[in-house]
Amino acid sequence: MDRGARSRDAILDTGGELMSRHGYAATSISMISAASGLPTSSIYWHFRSKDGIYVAVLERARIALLEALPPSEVPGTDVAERLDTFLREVEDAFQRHPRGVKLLLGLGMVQQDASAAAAAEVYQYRDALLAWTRDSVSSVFELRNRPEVADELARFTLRMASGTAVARWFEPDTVLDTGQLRVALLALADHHGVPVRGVPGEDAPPGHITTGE
Amino acid sequence: MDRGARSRDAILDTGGELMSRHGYAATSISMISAASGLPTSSIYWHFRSKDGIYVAVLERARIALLEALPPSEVPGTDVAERLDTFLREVEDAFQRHPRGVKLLLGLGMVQQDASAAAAAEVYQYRDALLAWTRDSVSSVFELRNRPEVADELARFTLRMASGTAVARWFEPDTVLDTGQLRVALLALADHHGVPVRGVPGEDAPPGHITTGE
DNA sequence: GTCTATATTCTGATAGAC
DNA sequence: GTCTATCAGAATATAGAC
Repeated sequence: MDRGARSRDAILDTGGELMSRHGYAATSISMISAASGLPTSSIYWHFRSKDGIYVAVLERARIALLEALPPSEVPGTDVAERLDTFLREVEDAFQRHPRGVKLLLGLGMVQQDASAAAAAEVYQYRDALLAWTRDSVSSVFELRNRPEVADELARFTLRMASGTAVARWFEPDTVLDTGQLRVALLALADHHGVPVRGVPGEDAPPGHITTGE
Repeated sequence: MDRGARSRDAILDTGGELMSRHGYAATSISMISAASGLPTSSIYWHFRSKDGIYVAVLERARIALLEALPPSEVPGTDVAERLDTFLREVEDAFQRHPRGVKLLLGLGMVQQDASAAAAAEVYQYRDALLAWTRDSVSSVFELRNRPEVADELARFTLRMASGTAVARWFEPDTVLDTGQLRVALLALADHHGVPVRGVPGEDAPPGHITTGE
């Protein structure tokens, strides 16, 4: 790898770290310059603007996460097995990509100020996450014929994940509670009449449990 | 109300609005000055620093929210009735105080940069919300003897709420789905062996439903 | 308490030699 | 591609008259 590419990577590493810690607005070019050892002019040569750095950082984070995500066709013979696999995948992705999530949430919050390119990146990131989650949930609960239920369960899952990311700002040891998520997803599936046989305690016959509403 | 107090309020109004929209770092004193019509020196006279504005804004938002929250002793004769009341209260608070929530999340995210005073305010805000939610949930499900379950259900509720706040950054029309929350809370309570009789469909006798784990 | 004017530092961004 | 040097403007914050 030539020096140019190495510098480019160093800028993205440092910039991503700083932006995820302090937010976009509070991260200055001079901070990135000081932390990476490269002069500001080099930074501007690689990326045309501060916004350009953010877009590149976010794009790299998105690609890294999506490449790390397993296929959304979840393996397993019954709902219980597939659900456990899915929950492990979600937990794993959540633990391994905290900076990406924080970058996404950080700019998501103030996207009205962001450039068109940055906003587009943010949406592409989020849409990809939603699509993966939806496909996975659909596979877990066999919802090919009920896309609206898959969508609801996916949004619920992402909401729990981002809510947990928020909780982590206040209590850094917080982890995604997959036990809670498991109970909640099963109850929601059941609530929509989705059969969840094979799950311990949920193998009730036709007159199944509904939780009101 | 004298002119000084009116100016002070105007600064808090404008500053709160701008900070919740753009975040703390991206909100400048000159923006607040321009939007409120008051010179920067007046702003500095009322609050000693930019940080002082943020602390005052957040303190006011916290007090307003806490005053608006109903008593955490939820009225109702059975779980179903109390739960519905509680969910309505949460939804209402969530709808009516979006700026407070955004301020809280906004600084929560970068609190390591924040002053001690600002960080203290952020934690006090969050702790008060958590305490109210915990007390309410405890009242709804009669969990006086099982505080750890009340804590878990409260954190779950707040995670759903903040996850929904995040979702709203991307899709502004998003509302807190109390239907989902109802199903999930009942399932979690049931999962912990908490009796949830009185709820349609959940009036199963002792050998009640467990969703595995 | 509010105003005008200003000090000082830092910002994003560029010029141009190498 | 990287460096030194620098620009124009905006940032936080203050001085001091009224």
